[in-house]
Amino acid sequence: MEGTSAAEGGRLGDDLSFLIARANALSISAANAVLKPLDLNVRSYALLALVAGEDPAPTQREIAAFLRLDPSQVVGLVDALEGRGLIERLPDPRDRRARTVTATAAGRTLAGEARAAALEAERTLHPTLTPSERETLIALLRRVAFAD
Amino acid sequence: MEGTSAAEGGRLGDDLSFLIARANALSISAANAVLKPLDLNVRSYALLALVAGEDPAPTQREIAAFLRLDPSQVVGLVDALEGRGLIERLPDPRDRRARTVTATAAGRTLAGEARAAALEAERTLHPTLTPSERETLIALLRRVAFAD
DNA sequence: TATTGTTATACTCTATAACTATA
DNA sequence: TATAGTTATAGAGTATAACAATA
Repeated sequence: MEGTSAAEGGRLGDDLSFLIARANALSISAANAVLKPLDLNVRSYALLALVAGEDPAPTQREIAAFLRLDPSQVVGLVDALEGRGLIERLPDPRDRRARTVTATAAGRTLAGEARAAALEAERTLHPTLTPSERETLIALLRRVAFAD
Repeated sequence: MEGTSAAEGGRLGDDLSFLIARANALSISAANAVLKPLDLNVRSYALLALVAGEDPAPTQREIAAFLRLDPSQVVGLVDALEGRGLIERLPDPRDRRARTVTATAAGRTLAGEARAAALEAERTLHPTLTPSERETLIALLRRVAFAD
Protein backbone atom coordinates (compact mmCIF):
# COMPACT_ATOMS: atom_id res chain seq x y z
CA MET A 1 0.00 0.00 0.00
CA GLU A 2 2.64 2.50 -1.03
CA GLY A 3 4.01 4.22 -4.12
CA THR A 4 1.82 4.14 -7.20
CA SER A 5 -0.24 1.39 -5.69
CA ALA A 6 -1.28 3.52 -2.74
CA ALA A 7 -2.71 6.23 -4.96
CA GLU A 8 -4.69 3.84 -7.15
CA GLY A 9 -5.44 0.82 -4.98
CA GLY A 10 -4.09 -1.72 -7.43
CA ARG A 11 -6.64 -2.91 -9.96
CA LEU A 12 -9.43 -1.25 -8.05
CA GLY A 13 -8.21 2.14 -9.28
CA ASP A 14 -9.17 1.15 -12.82
CA ASP A 15 -12.67 0.16 -11.76
CA LEU A 16 -15.12 2.79 -12.95
CA SER A 17 -17.75 1.72 -10.42
CA PHE A 18 -15.29 2.08 -7.58
CA LEU A 19 -14.10 5.48 -8.75
CA ILE A 20 -17.70 6.69 -8.99
CA ALA A 21 -18.39 5.40 -5.48
CA ARG A 22 -15.31 7.07 -3.98
CA ALA A 23 -15.90 10.34 -5.82
CA ASN A 24 -19.48 10.26 -4.57
CA ALA A 25 -18.42 9.74 -0.97
CA LEU A 26 -16.09 12.75 -1.18
CA SER A 27 -18.72 14.77 -3.00
CA ILE A 28 -21.45 14.08 -0.43
CA SER A 29 -19.16 15.06 2.45
CA ALA A 30 -18.16 18.32 0.79
CA ALA A 31 -21.70 19.21 -0.29
CA ASN A 32 -23.33 18.39 3.05
CA ALA A 33 -20.77 20.57 4.81
CA VAL A 34 -21.58 23.70 2.78
CA LEU A 35 -25.34 22.98 2.71
CA LYS A 36 -25.64 22.57 6.48
CA PRO A 37 -25.77 26.33 7.19
CA LEU A 38 -28.76 26.47 4.82
CA ASP A 39 -30.46 23.59 6.68
CA LEU A 40 -30.21 21.40 3.60
CA ASN A 41 -28.41 18.20 2.74
CA VAL A 42 -27.63 16.63 -0.62
CA ARG A 43 -31.06 15.01 -0.87
CA SER A 44 -33.23 17.96 0.08
CA TYR A 45 -31.02 20.22 -2.04
CA ALA A 46 -31.40 17.98 -5.07
CA LEU A 47 -35.17 17.94 -4.71
CA LEU A 48 -35.39 21.70 -4.17
CA ALA A 49 -33.07 22.44 -7.09
CA LEU A 50 -35.04 20.10 -9.31
CA VAL A 51 -38.47 21.60 -8.67
CA ALA A 52 -37.02 25.13 -8.76
CA GLY A 53 -35.64 24.47 -12.23
CA GLU A 54 -38.51 22.54 -13.78
CA ASP A 55 -41.39 23.95 -15.75
CA PRO A 56 -43.95 22.46 -15.85
CA ALA A 57 -43.85 21.33 -12.24
CA PRO A 58 -42.98 17.62 -11.88
CA THR A 59 -45.15 15.16 -9.99
CA GLN A 60 -43.75 13.32 -6.98
CA ARG A 61 -43.49 10.21 -9.14
CA GLU A 62 -41.34 12.02 -11.68
CA ILE A 63 -39.18 13.46 -8.92
CA ALA A 64 -38.66 9.97 -7.51
CA ALA A 65 -37.61 8.58 -10.88
CA PHE A 66 -35.24 11.45 -11.58
CA LEU A 67 -33.56 11.42 -8.19
CA ARG A 68 -33.47 7.62 -8.07
CA LEU A 69 -35.52 7.56 -4.89
CA ASP A 70 -38.46 5.42 -3.95
CA PRO A 71 -41.74 7.38 -4.16
CA SER A 72 -42.22 6.73 -0.44
CA GLN A 73 -38.97 8.54 0.32
CA VAL A 74 -40.09 11.58 -1.62
CA VAL A 75 -43.05 12.00 0.74
CA GLY A 76 -40.87 12.81 3.73
CA LEU A 77 -38.54 15.09 1.80
CA VAL A 78 -41.45 17.04 0.35
CA ASP A 79 -43.12 17.20 3.79
CA ALA A 80 -40.03 18.75 5.32
CA LEU A 81 -39.44 21.35 2.61
CA GLU A 82 -43.14 22.17 2.40
CA GLY A 83 -43.21 22.69 6.18
CA ARG A 84 -40.51 25.32 5.74
CA GLY A 85 -42.48 27.10 3.04
CA LEU A 86 -39.90 26.38 0.35
CA ILE A 87 -42.08 24.23 -1.91
CA GLU A 88 -45.76 23.42 -2.19
CA ARG A 89 -47.88 20.54 -3.41
CA LEU A 90 -50.48 21.45 -6.02
CA PRO A 91 -53.14 19.20 -7.53
CA ASP A 92 -52.27 17.97 -11.00
CA PRO A 93 -55.08 19.22 -13.26
CA ARG A 94 -54.59 16.26 -15.57
CA ASP A 95 -54.66 13.50 -12.93
CA ARG A 96 -56.46 13.87 -9.63
CA ARG A 97 -54.32 11.13 -8.09
CA ALA A 98 -51.10 13.06 -8.69
CA ARG A 99 -49.61 16.10 -6.98
CA THR A 100 -47.15 18.41 -8.65
CA VAL A 101 -44.43 20.07 -6.61
CA THR A 102 -43.45 23.71 -7.15
CA ALA A 103 -40.88 25.95 -5.47
CA THR A 104 -42.16 29.05 -3.70
CA ALA A 105 -40.40 32.39 -4.07
CA ALA A 106 -38.50 31.64 -0.85
CA GLY A 107 -37.65 28.21 -2.21
CA ARG A 108 -36.26 29.60 -5.45
CA THR A 109 -34.14 32.07 -3.51
CA LEU A 110 -32.72 29.38 -1.27
CA ALA A 111 -32.20 27.08 -4.25
CA GLY A 112 -30.05 29.76 -5.83
CA GLU A 113 -27.92 30.19 -2.71
CA ALA A 114 -27.62 26.44 -2.28
CA ARG A 115 -26.60 25.97 -5.88
CA ALA A 116 -23.82 28.53 -5.49
CA ALA A 117 -22.64 26.78 -2.32
CA ALA A 118 -22.77 23.37 -4.00
CA LEU A 119 -20.76 24.60 -6.98
CA GLU A 120 -18.18 26.07 -4.63
CA ALA A 121 -17.92 22.75 -2.79
CA GLU A 122 -17.57 20.97 -6.10
CA ARG A 123 -14.62 23.12 -7.03
CA THR A 124 -12.77 22.18 -3.85
CA LEU A 125 -13.38 18.58 -4.86
CA HIS A 126 -11.29 18.82 -8.02
CA PRO A 127 -9.00 21.80 -7.63
CA THR A 128 -6.85 20.83 -10.62
CA LEU A 129 -9.52 20.18 -13.24
CA THR A 130 -9.60 22.79 -16.01
CA PRO A 131 -13.00 24.14 -17.12
CA SER A 132 -12.68 22.17 -20.32
CA GLU A 133 -11.82 18.96 -18.47
CA ARG A 134 -14.79 19.55 -16.19
CA GLU A 135 -17.09 19.90 -19.20
CA THR A 136 -15.75 16.67 -20.68
CA LEU A 137 -16.25 14.87 -17.38
CA ILE A 138 -19.82 16.15 -17.07
CA ALA A 139 -20.69 15.16 -20.63
CA LEU A 140 -19.35 11.62 -20.20
CA LEU A 141 -20.84 11.19 -16.76
CA ARG A 142 -24.23 12.35 -18.01
CA ARG A 143 -24.24 9.45 -20.47
CA VAL A 144 -23.64 7.05 -17.57
CA ALA A 145 -26.15 8.71 -15.26
CA PHE A 146 -28.86 8.85 -17.93
CA ALA A 147 -28.20 5.69 -19.89
CA ASP A 148 -31.75 4.47 -19.41
CA MET B 1 -40.51 17.70 -16.96
CA GLU B 2 -40.54 16.83 -20.65
CA GLY B 3 -38.40 17.29 -23.75
CA THR B 4 -34.77 18.19 -23.14
CA SER B 5 -35.57 19.20 -19.61
CA ALA B 6 -36.78 15.72 -18.70
CA ALA B 7 -33.51 14.13 -19.77
CA GLU B 8 -31.31 16.56 -17.88
CA GLY B 9 -33.40 17.84 -15.01
CA GLY B 10 -32.90 21.50 -15.74
CA ARG B 11 -29.81 22.99 -14.13
CA LEU B 12 -29.34 19.93 -12.00
CA GLY B 13 -28.13 18.03 -15.05
CA ASP B 14 -25.09 20.31 -15.16
CA ASP B 15 -24.25 19.64 -11.54
CA LEU B 16 -21.25 17.35 -11.32
CA SER B 17 -22.08 16.26 -7.79
CA PHE B 18 -25.59 15.29 -8.82
CA LEU B 19 -24.38 13.37 -11.86
CA ILE B 20 -21.89 11.48 -9.71
CA ALA B 21 -24.64 10.65 -7.20
CA ARG B 22 -27.03 9.41 -9.87
CA ALA B 23 -24.36 7.41 -11.69
CA ASN B 24 -23.40 5.88 -8.36
CA ALA B 25 -26.97 4.85 -7.58
CA LEU B 26 -27.24 3.10 -10.95
CA SER B 27 -23.80 1.58 -10.55
CA ILE B 28 -24.51 0.15 -7.10
CA SER B 29 -27.76 -1.44 -8.29
CA ALA B 30 -26.09 -3.04 -11.29
CA ALA B 31 -23.05 -4.24 -9.34
CA ASN B 32 -25.00 -5.65 -6.40
CA ALA B 33 -27.18 -7.62 -8.80
CA VAL B 34 -24.27 -9.43 -10.44
CA LEU B 35 -22.34 -9.84 -7.16
CA LYS B 36 -25.26 -11.42 -5.30
CA PRO B 37 -24.69 -14.94 -6.75
CA LEU B 38 -21.14 -14.72 -5.34
CA ASP B 39 -22.49 -13.70 -1.91
CA LEU B 40 -20.82 -10.32 -2.21
CA ASN B 41 -22.03 -6.75 -2.42
CA VAL B 42 -20.25 -3.60 -3.54
CA ARG B 43 -18.66 -3.05 -0.13
CA SER B 44 -17.39 -6.56 0.53
CA TYR B 45 -16.27 -6.79 -3.10
CA ALA B 46 -14.30 -3.57 -2.86
CA LEU B 47 -12.55 -4.75 0.28
CA LEU B 48 -11.79 -8.19 -1.16
CA ALA B 49 -10.54 -6.73 -4.44
CA LEU B 50 -8.38 -4.24 -2.58
CA VAL B 51 -6.58 -6.75 -0.37
CA ALA B 52 -6.30 -9.23 -3.25
CA GLY B 53 -4.51 -6.61 -5.32
CA GLU B 54 -2.27 -5.05 -2.70
CA ASP B 55 1.25 -6.02 -1.85
CA PRO B 56 2.31 -5.45 0.87
CA ALA B 57 -0.93 -6.25 2.69
CA PRO B 58 -2.73 -3.13 3.94
CA THR B 59 -3.74 -2.60 7.56
CA GLN B 60 -7.38 -2.17 8.48
CA ARG B 61 -6.72 1.53 8.97
CA GLU B 62 -5.36 1.86 5.44
CA ILE B 63 -8.32 -0.07 4.07
CA ALA B 64 -10.71 2.27 5.85
CA ALA B 65 -9.01 5.35 4.43
CA PHE B 66 -8.94 3.98 0.91
CA LEU B 67 -12.54 2.79 0.86
CA ARG B 68 -13.77 5.92 2.66
CA LEU B 69 -15.18 3.85 5.51
CA ASP B 70 -14.91 4.37 9.22
CA PRO B 71 -12.40 1.95 10.80
CA SER B 72 -15.23 0.55 12.90
CA GLN B 73 -17.11 -0.45 9.75
CA VAL B 74 -14.11 -2.33 8.43
CA VAL B 75 -14.23 -4.63 11.46
CA GLY B 76 -17.56 -6.16 10.45
CA LEU B 77 -16.64 -6.48 6.80
CA VAL B 78 -13.36 -8.20 7.62
CA ASP B 79 -15.11 -10.46 10.14
CA ALA B 80 -17.58 -11.65 7.51
CA LEU B 81 -15.02 -12.32 4.77
CA GLU B 82 -12.60 -13.92 7.22
CA GLY B 83 -15.38 -16.21 8.45
CA ARG B 84 -15.77 -17.44 4.88
CA GLY B 85 -12.06 -18.15 4.54
CA LEU B 86 -11.57 -15.50 1.85
CA ILE B 87 -9.20 -13.22 3.75
CA GLU B 88 -7.18 -13.41 6.95
CA ARG B 89 -5.88 -11.03 9.57
CA LEU B 90 -2.15 -11.21 10.21
CA PRO B 91 -0.13 -9.35 12.84
CA ASP B 92 1.78 -6.40 11.44
CA PRO B 93 5.45 -7.12 12.20
CA ARG B 94 6.17 -3.37 12.37
CA ASP B 95 3.33 -2.41 14.72
CA ARG B 96 1.83 -4.81 17.21
CA ARG B 97 -1.35 -2.70 17.44
CA ALA B 98 -2.11 -3.13 13.75
CA ARG B 99 -3.39 -6.09 11.75
CA THR B 100 -2.76 -6.50 8.06
CA VAL B 101 -5.39 -8.12 5.86
CA THR B 102 -4.48 -10.60 3.12
CA ALA B 103 -6.56 -12.57 0.65
CA THR B 104 -6.38 -16.36 0.83
CA ALA B 105 -6.09 -18.46 -2.33
CA ALA B 106 -9.88 -18.89 -2.26
CA GLY B 107 -10.24 -15.15 -1.79
CA ARG B 108 -8.07 -14.34 -4.77
CA THR B 109 -10.05 -16.76 -6.92
CA LEU B 110 -13.36 -15.23 -5.89
CA ALA B 111 -11.95 -11.72 -6.32
CA GLY B 112 -11.14 -12.58 -9.93
CA GLU B 113 -14.64 -13.87 -10.63
CA ALA B 114 -16.18 -10.89 -8.88
CA ARG B 115 -14.05 -8.48 -10.84
CA ALA B 116 -15.17 -10.02 -14.13
CA ALA B 117 -18.80 -9.78 -13.01
CA ALA B 118 -18.36 -6.17 -11.90
CA LEU B 119 -16.78 -5.19 -15.21
CA GLU B 120 -19.63 -6.84 -17.06
CA ALA B 121 -22.16 -4.92 -14.97
CA GLU B 122 -20.24 -1.74 -15.63
CA ARG B 123 -20.55 -2.27 -19.38
CA THR B 124 -24.34 -2.51 -19.16
CA LEU B 125 -24.20 0.81 -17.32
CA HIS B 126 -22.78 2.73 -20.28
CA PRO B 127 -23.54 0.68 -23.40
CA THR B 128 -22.61 3.53 -25.76
CA LEU B 129 -19.26 4.62 -24.30
CA THR B 130 -16.33 3.79 -26.55
CA PRO B 131 -13.20 2.26 -24.95
CA SER B 132 -11.40 5.55 -25.47
CA GLU B 133 -14.23 7.55 -23.88
CA ARG B 134 -14.24 5.12 -20.98
CA GLU B 135 -10.51 5.65 -20.46
CA THR B 136 -10.98 9.42 -20.50
CA LEU B 137 -13.80 9.17 -17.98
CA ILE B 138 -11.73 6.97 -15.69
CA ALA B 139 -8.72 9.28 -15.86
CA LEU B 140 -10.78 12.38 -15.03
CA LEU B 141 -12.79 10.64 -12.35
CA ARG B 142 -9.64 9.36 -10.71
CA ARG B 143 -8.49 12.93 -10.22
CA VAL B 144 -11.76 13.70 -8.45
CA ALA B 145 -11.75 10.50 -6.40
CA PHE B 146 -8.13 10.93 -5.31
CA ALA B 147 -7.82 14.68 -5.07
CA ASP B 148 -6.61 14.48 -1.48
C1' DT C 1 -0.24 11.46 24.70
C1' DA C 2 -1.56 9.48 20.40
C1' DT C 3 -3.00 5.54 17.58
C1' DT C 4 -5.05 0.60 16.22
C1' DG C 5 -8.63 -2.24 16.46
C1' DT C 6 -12.83 -2.96 18.65
C1' DT C 7 -17.59 -2.42 20.71
C1' DA C 8 -21.74 0.08 21.33
C1' DT C 9 -25.18 3.32 20.00
C1' DA C 10 -27.87 6.23 17.32
C1' DC C 11 -28.93 8.18 13.08
C1' DT C 12 -29.68 8.29 8.03
C1' DC C 13 -30.65 5.96 3.96
C1' DT C 14 -32.82 2.22 1.33
C1' DA C 15 -36.07 -1.52 0.12
C1' DT C 16 -40.53 -3.67 0.52
C1' DA C 17 -45.22 -4.29 1.25
C1' DA C 18 -49.73 -2.67 2.00
C1' DC C 19 -53.49 0.82 1.99
C1' DT C 20 -56.70 4.75 -0.33
C1' DA C 21 -58.18 7.24 -3.99
C1' DT C 22 -58.25 7.64 -8.37
C1' DA C 23 -57.52 6.02 -13.43
C1' DT D 1 -56.62 -3.98 -13.14
C1' DA D 2 -53.17 -0.55 -12.72
C1' DT D 3 -51.17 3.77 -10.88
C1' DA D 4 -50.17 8.06 -7.44
C1' DG D 5 -49.37 9.16 -3.01
C1' DT D 6 -48.98 7.58 1.58
C1' DT D 7 -47.83 4.84 5.77
C1' DA D 8 -45.29 1.42 8.25
C1' DT D 9 -41.42 -1.43 9.05
C1' DA D 10 -37.15 -3.61 8.68
C1' DG D 11 -32.59 -3.66 6.89
C1' DA D 12 -28.32 -1.55 5.22
C1' DG D 13 -25.19 2.07 5.56
C1' DT D 14 -22.95 5.95 8.26
C1' DA D 15 -21.21 8.76 12.21
C1' DT D 16 -19.65 9.20 16.88
C1' DA D 17 -17.83 8.13 21.19
C1' DA D 18 -15.49 5.21 24.29
C1' DC D 19 -12.32 1.35 25.68
C1' DA D 20 -7.88 -1.88 25.93
C1' DA D 21 -3.47 -2.67 23.97
C1' DT D 22 0.39 -0.63 22.10
C1' DA D 23 3.26 3.22 20.24
